[in-house]
Amino acid sequence: MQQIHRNPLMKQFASSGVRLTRQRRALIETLQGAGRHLDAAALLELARKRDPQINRATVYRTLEILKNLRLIDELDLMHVEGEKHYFEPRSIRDHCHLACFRCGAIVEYTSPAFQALKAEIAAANSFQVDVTRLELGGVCKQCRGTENARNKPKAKITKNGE
Amino acid sequence: MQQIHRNPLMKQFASSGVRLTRQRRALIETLQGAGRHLDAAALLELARKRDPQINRATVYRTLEILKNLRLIDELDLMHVEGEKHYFEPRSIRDHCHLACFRCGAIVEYTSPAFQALKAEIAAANSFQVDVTRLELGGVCKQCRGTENARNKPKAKITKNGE
DNA sequence: ATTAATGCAAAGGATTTGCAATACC
DNA sequence: GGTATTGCAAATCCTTTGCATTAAT
Repeated sequence: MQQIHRNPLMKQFASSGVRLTRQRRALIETLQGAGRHLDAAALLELARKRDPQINRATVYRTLEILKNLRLIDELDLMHVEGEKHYFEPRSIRDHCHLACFRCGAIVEYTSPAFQALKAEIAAANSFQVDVTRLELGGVCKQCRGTENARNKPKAKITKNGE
Repeated sequence: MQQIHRNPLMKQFASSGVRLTRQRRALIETLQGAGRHLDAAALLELARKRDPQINRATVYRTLEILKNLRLIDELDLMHVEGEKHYFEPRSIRDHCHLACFRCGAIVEYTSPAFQALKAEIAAANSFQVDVTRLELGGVCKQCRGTENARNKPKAKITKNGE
């Protein structure tokens, strides 16, 4: 009953030597399939739909492992929703996160100039860059356009902001 | 007994309409003079040397005001020292922070390419950028050069890393 | 069978809050 | 004098930990 790992996260995790438990599987699948940024509590809640038995402590312990394996990135998203941390599977190209202080939307953006800047920084400081985080806070396109959007409820999260 | 504000932070704070209390004065002077990144606890401790009466709640409330006035920036420094937040007075040019996971050193770096990237991001997304945070985690020059530096004590903070 | 991983419940650390007392303008 | 700000202590939120139990290899 060996499961096939189509899932890159799972595959890398499995080959790293740590045990692939039922709970870890559910957590990884959840992270991979979420399509949005999850904090520990949201990850727990979603993962419980796959495996109702998962405990909060396991979530934190698994996130720690995934971070150390460099399989996920940790974000703060400019704290638009409080002090919690968010997580997303690593992608090949780093992208930055634009967080709207008005409506809470998160927009992602990738640019070759960002990759170039990273290289410049690394070279100029003889620094080995392992993790990068570029976050910008401000006002998104929609909120700039719509004056009466000023008092919209927060907490709306989207991946493209359009 | 009106005090002259040579201090840019203080001046802007005073002209913003909020009351310039004894405690806020001490906190602002401390932030301005620290020469390193302070978290709330460190700021409280240092500020108490100027005014022993300051309370922790006042620290957090004052930091909140300074953030909203855009007079200070909040940093996480890749959590090399735990989950607390650090603060620094705003400078004209944004700079990025390089955090060494091995020794905990923080190196600052400014680049015209960073300013250009910010402009590109803002334009490409029609996003009004108010706050920027670029943090990179990895291994600093010293730690890369010195193999036996691997197990040095953490917590060394420096502004130039040289 | 061995050893790592889990669940639980309690502890920990950082930050926030309500409210009466105080100090600024 | 009127109102914003403070101090205090308790509360809250997020995260971590110790230890007995359970499950992966």
